[in-house]
Amino acid sequence: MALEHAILVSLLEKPGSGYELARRFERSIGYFWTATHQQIYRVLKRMESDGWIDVREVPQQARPDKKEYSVAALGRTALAEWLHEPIEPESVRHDLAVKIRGAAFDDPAALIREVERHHQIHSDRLAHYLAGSGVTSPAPRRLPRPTRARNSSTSYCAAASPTSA
Amino acid sequence: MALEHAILVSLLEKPGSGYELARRFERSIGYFWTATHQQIYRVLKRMESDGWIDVREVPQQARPDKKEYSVAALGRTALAEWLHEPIEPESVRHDLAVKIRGAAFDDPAALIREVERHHQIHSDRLAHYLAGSGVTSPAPRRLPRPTRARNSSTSYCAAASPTSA
DNA sequence: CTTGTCTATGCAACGAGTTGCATAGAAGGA
DNA sequence: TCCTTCTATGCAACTCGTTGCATAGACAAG
Repeated sequence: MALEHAILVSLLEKPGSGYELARRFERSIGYFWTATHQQIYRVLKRMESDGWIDVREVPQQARPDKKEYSVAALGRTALAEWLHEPIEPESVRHDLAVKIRGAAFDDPAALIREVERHHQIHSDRLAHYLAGSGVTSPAPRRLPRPTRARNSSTSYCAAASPTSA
Repeated sequence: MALEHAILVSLLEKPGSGYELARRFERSIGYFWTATHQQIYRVLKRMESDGWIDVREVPQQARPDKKEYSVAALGRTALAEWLHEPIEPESVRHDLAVKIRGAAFDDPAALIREVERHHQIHSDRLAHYLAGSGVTSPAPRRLPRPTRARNSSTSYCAAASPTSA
C-alpha cells in the first residue's frame, strides 16, 4: 500500500520517467522498498488517473521518447497524510528465522554457514550505508561466538518441545 | 512461497488444527512469519492435496470437531529441500525508512516521535526474545542523540538533492 | 550482418496476501 | 433473554506483487 508513497518521495526528489524510477528502485530508494518496472508502470498509471502526478511527454533523440512524471498538488497532500499516519502491524516475513527454527529437524550445521553468509551481507550493507551517509562508523561489532544457544534456542521459540532434534 | 514451510516447522513441533496454527501465528512462529487464518486454511488444503501433510478428524465435546494435521513423509522431504536452498533477494519493504526519507518534504519533528516509538517497540520485543531464550541480556544500548544526521541524511539516501526542506 | 545491450513502455496471467462475510454450537454475563 | 466471546472452518472478491513475453529504435562488438 506504500509503493505509491515511495514513488511520490522519489519524484519529489527529482521528477522522472517510469524507467528512471525503476533504476532508482535498484539502489537509492530501493534499499527501503523494492519494486519491479511492471509494478511501477502500473502504479504510475493509477496515480496519474487519480491526479496525484502530472505527465509530460519528453521527445528524445537517439532513444525512445519518455514520459516524465512529477508530483501534483493532490499527490503532495496524499503524501503528507500518509506521513502523519502511524505505521502499524509491520507484517514480518523472515525466511532465515523460519529456517533457523526448522533446523532443529534437519542439519543445523548447514544453516550456520547460511547465517554467517547473511551476517556478512548485512555488515557490508551497513558499511555501505555509513560510507554514503557521512556518519562516522561506530565501533565494528562482530557476532559473539555461540555460547549456549545450541540447546536453549528452542525454549521460547518453539511453542512446544520438538520431538526430534 | 514460504508459508508452507513455516507451517511444516510448526506442525513438526506439534501437530494441530488450522485454528491452532492461526493461534501460533499470533506469537511463537508469528514473530518470524505472519499469516491470517484464511491463508492458513487455504494453504493447508493445498498441502494436504499435495500429500505433504496428513489429516485426522478429531471429534470434541463442548466444542466443534477439528481436523488435526501432521507432517507426512513428503512434507519432511519438501522442508529439507527448502532448508538447503540459499535464501535470496530478501525483498525489502520498510515503511518507516520511506517515511524518514519523505520527511524532508514535510514535518520532520512529527516523524522523530514515530521513530522513537518504533525504537521502543523493537527494544521491548528484543527484551521479550532474550527473556524467553535464556540468553543473558547484552549491555543495554540506547539510541545516540542525533549528531549531524540532520543535514547529512540526504547525502546518499537521496538520488538527487531535494528541492524543498 | 547478426547478436547483444541499453533505453523505454506495456499486456496477460498467475500467485500471494487481505478483507469482508458466513456458519454454528457452547458458555458466560447483563 | 439477549449479547458477546471462544472454538472451528470456510467462500468470494479483491489488491499487491511476480514472471514471462512483446515491441522498437539506437548503438557497439564480433
